[in-house]
Amino acid sequence: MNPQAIKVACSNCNLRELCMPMGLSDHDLHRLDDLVAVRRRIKRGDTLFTNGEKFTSLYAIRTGFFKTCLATEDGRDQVTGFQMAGEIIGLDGIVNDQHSCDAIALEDAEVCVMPFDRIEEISREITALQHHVHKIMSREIVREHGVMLLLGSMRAEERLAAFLLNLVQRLHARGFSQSELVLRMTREEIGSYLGLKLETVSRTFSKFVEDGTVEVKQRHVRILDTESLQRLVNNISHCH
Amino acid sequence: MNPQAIKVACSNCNLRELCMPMGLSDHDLHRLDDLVAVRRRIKRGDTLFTNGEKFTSLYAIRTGFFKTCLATEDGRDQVTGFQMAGEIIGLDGIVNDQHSCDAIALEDAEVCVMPFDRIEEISREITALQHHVHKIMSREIVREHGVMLLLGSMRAEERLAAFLLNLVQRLHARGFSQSELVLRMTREEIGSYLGLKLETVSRTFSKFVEDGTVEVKQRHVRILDTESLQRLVNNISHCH
DNA sequence: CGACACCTTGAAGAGGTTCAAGAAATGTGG
DNA sequence: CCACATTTCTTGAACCTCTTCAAGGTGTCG
Repeated sequence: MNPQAIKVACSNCNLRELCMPMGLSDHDLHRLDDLVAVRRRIKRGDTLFTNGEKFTSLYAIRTGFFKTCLATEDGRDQVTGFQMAGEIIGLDGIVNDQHSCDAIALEDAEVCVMPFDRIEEISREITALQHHVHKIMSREIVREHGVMLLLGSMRAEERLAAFLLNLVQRLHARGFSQSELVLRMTREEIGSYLGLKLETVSRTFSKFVEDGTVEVKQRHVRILDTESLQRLVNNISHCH
Repeated sequence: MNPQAIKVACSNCNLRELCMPMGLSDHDLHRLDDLVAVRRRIKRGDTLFTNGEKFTSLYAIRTGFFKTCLATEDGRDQVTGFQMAGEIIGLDGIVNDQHSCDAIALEDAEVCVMPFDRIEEISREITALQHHVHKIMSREIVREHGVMLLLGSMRAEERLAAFLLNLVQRLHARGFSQSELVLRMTREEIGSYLGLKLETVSRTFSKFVEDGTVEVKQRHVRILDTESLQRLVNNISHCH
């Protein structure tokens, strides 16, 4: 058992509204505290779980930032997502009782460990939790549909614009700026997620800077013209 | 209510092992019969559900073949999957209580309509069903990871090879040939799924034919050299 | 049998990749 | 706290894959 494990409660967690169902009675709320076995700290660069590892739990991210990636033996590598505080990670492991991707912390992080058999158990009692779990999985499916659209039909500029808007929107929902963000991942990781090479990501950033759409200083990005990015994503130029 | 609706039972359905949990008691098995409200027939070209439509049910495909696709207002279009008998469709609708893509029958089809509130209700009683639903959703998430890998890191030949192998494998699991298949979709639909233009799909088929890897007569495909396709997917040429 | 949808193939062009070199930032150990 | 190694990022030039545009062929269905 992890020595850094800490026993905690969801019922007074400030991220509750992000990862837990709303509108529960006090009784149900305290029942939810049994969901989280422990918390776990993960250092930057370390893995929360890896491909092939036995699946036991879902993880609610309390602090920090993760990437999930698929690395095949033949050298292909695909970042399948970036996850931040309040998001649930580990859903890939349910189907085969083992994880099918790696989850790597891009900065020091802390997660709530929720044993899946306990989730299923409490779900049978609290229908709001049951439905919430279903929604979380459905949301991930829909998110991935969006990524497929991006990878299947967008050009480099459109992909990066969609990526930036998505990131800043999620950060904004967590109380951060609507226009400024610090990237926690490298150009190469962005490229892997977007199906581009790191050079293309870099060049596209430079193009946005030339156009006056964003300011970029390394990983610090300030969006100057959100609408312009939105137009790219919405494919305005191609309209008839 | 659909006039073609038919009241039916899962307990003696020959597709049960594909869409239902295994190893249930007789009692539980008959409880599952309540899952399916009705069956519904969909003609080739018709939609099972469309983007924006209220979500009520999941659908188990009994016969026929579907595509799901995302069509945005700005003219982008992405096929997100092809579904065949025994597969479950409609999971995208759970998160927002409305569907976020279109499901279109590529041949005359019949589906079992399973109202989702009933699924949740029975899931609370039969833990095997509960777990099964979770697995189905997780499987879809993992499948989409694979598509992201394909779209993000494979070249045209590799994509088409992966596509053919996946199709033939799923058909084989349903008792069809390991080497022969009839495509139910157009080159354009294949292209949309694979992030390629229809001309590229056509050219890549022609290349496979030249190489003696497959025989193609319109939509009839015979795989002559499975290993060759497998090598493409496994990226053997790029190995160090 | 004719209209229509679907498929194939060629030639030219665009977008992204690859390879390479150098600059900037970051981390490490003394 | 500084020097050095390492990682990360940027930019240029040549190349390659896939796309676009175009034309003709094939198959299908009323």
